[in-house]
Amino acid sequence: MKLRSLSNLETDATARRLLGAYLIRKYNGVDLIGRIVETEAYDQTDPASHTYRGETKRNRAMFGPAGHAYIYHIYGMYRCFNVTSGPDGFGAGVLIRALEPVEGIELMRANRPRAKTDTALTSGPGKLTQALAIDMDLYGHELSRKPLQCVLQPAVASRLIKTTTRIGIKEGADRLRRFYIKDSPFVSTP
DNA sequence: CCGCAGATTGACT
DNA sequence: GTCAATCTGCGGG
Repeated sequence: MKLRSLSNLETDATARRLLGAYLIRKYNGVDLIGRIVETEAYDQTDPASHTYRGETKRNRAMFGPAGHAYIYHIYGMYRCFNVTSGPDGFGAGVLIRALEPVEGIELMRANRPRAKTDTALTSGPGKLTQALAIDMDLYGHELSRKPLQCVLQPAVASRLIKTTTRIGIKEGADRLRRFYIKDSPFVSTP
């Protein structure tokens, strides 16, 4: 299944579909690979979304086609990474909240010197962008190519997916748009 | 284990 | 000027 096909799915379905996918970051000649274990859905119908009040310079990637990188600065020092979703013109994206480290762990540790354990390497949206060195220069990048690729895997069974409210928002806080793989030790919070 | 203060800056109102 | 889809270190239990 190709990443572009995400444009046919609703945002929640995309967020579920991205669970289990591999994120592959080529950095300094090394493949940093993580398996997506936690996601959140955001789209223009949702007051919690950056796209709720229309297109701006910051959010324009989410109004483009599916399968691109939407990256933004948060709290002055972190970045969050999203996979854009939905058809062209519809502002939607899926926040990648946590990964299971698969390959390149040594370099991830070097990228995240403050992480005390390997579970702290990628168990949060700001953590994983540090570990994989995802910066603003990748804004809008098409995720079917290097140096940052998202490779879908067979869909994770629904009974293995836990659905909850999202983290760190005020508006739309009651909506069940956070998804994670049950029993994964690498999620940000169970 | 838990709770909380502080860090730090781009983008929007 | 305000505030944010966060993380870390520190103090207490």
